[in-house]
Amino acid sequence: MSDADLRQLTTLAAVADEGTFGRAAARLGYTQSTVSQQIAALEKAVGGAVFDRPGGPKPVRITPLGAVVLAHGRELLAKAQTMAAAVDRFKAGDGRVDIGTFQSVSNVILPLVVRRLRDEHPGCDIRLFEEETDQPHVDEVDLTFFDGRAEGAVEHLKLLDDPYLLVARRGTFPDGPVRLAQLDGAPIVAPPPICDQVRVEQTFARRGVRPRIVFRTTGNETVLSMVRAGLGSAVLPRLTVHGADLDSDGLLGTHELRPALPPREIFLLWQADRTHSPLVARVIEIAVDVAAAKIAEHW
Amino acid sequence: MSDADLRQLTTLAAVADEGTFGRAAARLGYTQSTVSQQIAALEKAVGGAVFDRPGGPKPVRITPLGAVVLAHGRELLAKAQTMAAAVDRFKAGDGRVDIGTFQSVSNVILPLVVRRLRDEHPGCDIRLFEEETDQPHVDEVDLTFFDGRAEGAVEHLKLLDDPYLLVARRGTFPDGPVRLAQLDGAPIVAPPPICDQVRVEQTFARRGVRPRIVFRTTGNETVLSMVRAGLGSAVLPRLTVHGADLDSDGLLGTHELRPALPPREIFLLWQADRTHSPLVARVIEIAVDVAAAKIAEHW
DNA sequence: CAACTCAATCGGGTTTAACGATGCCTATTG
DNA sequence: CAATAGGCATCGTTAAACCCGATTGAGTTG
Repeated sequence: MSDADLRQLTTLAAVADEGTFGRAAARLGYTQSTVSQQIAALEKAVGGAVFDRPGGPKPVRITPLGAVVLAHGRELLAKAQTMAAAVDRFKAGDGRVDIGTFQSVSNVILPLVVRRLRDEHPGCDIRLFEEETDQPHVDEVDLTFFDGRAEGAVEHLKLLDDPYLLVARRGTFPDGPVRLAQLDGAPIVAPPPICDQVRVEQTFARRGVRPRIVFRTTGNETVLSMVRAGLGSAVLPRLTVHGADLDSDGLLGTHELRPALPPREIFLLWQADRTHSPLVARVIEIAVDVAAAKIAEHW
Repeated sequence: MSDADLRQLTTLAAVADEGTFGRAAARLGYTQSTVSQQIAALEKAVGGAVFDRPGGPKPVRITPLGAVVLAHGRELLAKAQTMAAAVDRFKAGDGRVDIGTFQSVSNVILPLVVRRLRDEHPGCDIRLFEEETDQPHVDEVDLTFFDGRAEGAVEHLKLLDDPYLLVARRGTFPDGPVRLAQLDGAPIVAPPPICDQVRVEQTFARRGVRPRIVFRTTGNETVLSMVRAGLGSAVLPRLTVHGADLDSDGLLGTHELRPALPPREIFLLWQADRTHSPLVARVIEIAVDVAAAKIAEHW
């Protein structure tokens, strides 16, 4: 049997439902002769009659062969409709988006993004992958937040500059800006030397400032706890500080640095030449929007 | 989304498999430009790109939208193939045939028909519906064996004439033909007055012969048992007698009648204007063949 | 027999399908 | 940097398919 196309099967089903070629034509918006020709073509394709035409004003009746084709044809049409519905849902934004992230963003930016996305698309499926690495895994997710540029065929969209602040126990430094040189030899609690942290430490070194790193930990909260405990001070991006509950006991204070360190840059990355789903495109828009709002409110 | 046809989905799958439009074209027997146009048409139909074209000598990559279409499309294509296979099987004779029948035919004709049909089409499904009624239910089955003509839009195919014989205990009548008049007043065991039996009894009456019906039963074997037991004689079609184990004890003998009763006619019936499945068509051929063989061997 | 209801068919205009040739883009290579 | 090669898009053309409108033919009904 050569292939029958979906249009012919639609016509077949309409005729089976309506009983006559003419009524089927009316339902489908064709003329009777067109239906006649389509059924003829279908019969040629399957190699046998699908309807018996009794002649006269009697409705046609489906043949055994026609019944076989009709049964399968209806399934096929149903499946085609399912596909159309799936495509429409996809385009409407129902679907999945996988987002790579890291702590600061997870705490400050992402909650707002996710909130707005779920408000717009309640049916969508958002998966977050949080990893603190030097290289973003841009090929395993749709989008990745990252604090730096990446190698390879990756598109970069800069969301905001995240300036570094000095966090210290109140009293350690006088209020107001602190000169970089004052950190030379000072006890410092720091994140591990990955991502933008390496750049920070390189900047210190280049300026001849050599702080004493007394403790490293991945947990931002842990860093602050250690500062609060008096182990040392910390130089952290504002996003990181902002996300934490800094003033819970009034023990900690923040200072700007003079001269300021080059800020950490927060990017949104994705694989180049990739067509985004509408959902992913919307995530990008929202992220830009949220970042702009952050900048506008001077946090 | 407007509908995408199966040809486009086939092309989509081929491109997804092969990686480039050109190789997909080669596989499908198209040219590259045709594939390009088909994908373009598909993309117009679904309302978005299904492939990313990186440009240069790199293979295309499917988009998220394309992945949705492809996943459903493959199912659709598989289903279409299933349909094609079902149609082919149907045309090859795999399928079902429903046959109406009655005792004599069930015993003598049908076993041969069924045997040959199953030899030719081991996968086919044969369903038999045996009923002893005055009117054949020709609309509920594909074919019906029947001992007479039917009303309405029914096609008749005469298979054979089934002459009536007198069955009696040996000694009741002298060997050889028996005159009809000899049955006047004779004790007779008979089937119920349905189907051809009414015609038999009308013929007797028209000729002034009035046998004494001493027992009626639907079971042909029961009729013979009663005759064997000496309850009376019986006038039965040869098919009925032939199917039974007449000579198991040598007690029974058969006689021709003079003048002969008009024979019972065995027909194969089906609803007029109905297109037969190949299997049904074959059943008709085989039935004709078997009947002809019966006639030829003079049973 | 006339009227009616169907499906099939014919002729013609329009759209679609496929091809072949060509052009453009990108990555590779010398 | 130029040349090359591999990839897709586009254009013009031809053949086929599609759909329509009108007509014909078959079979039923009044």
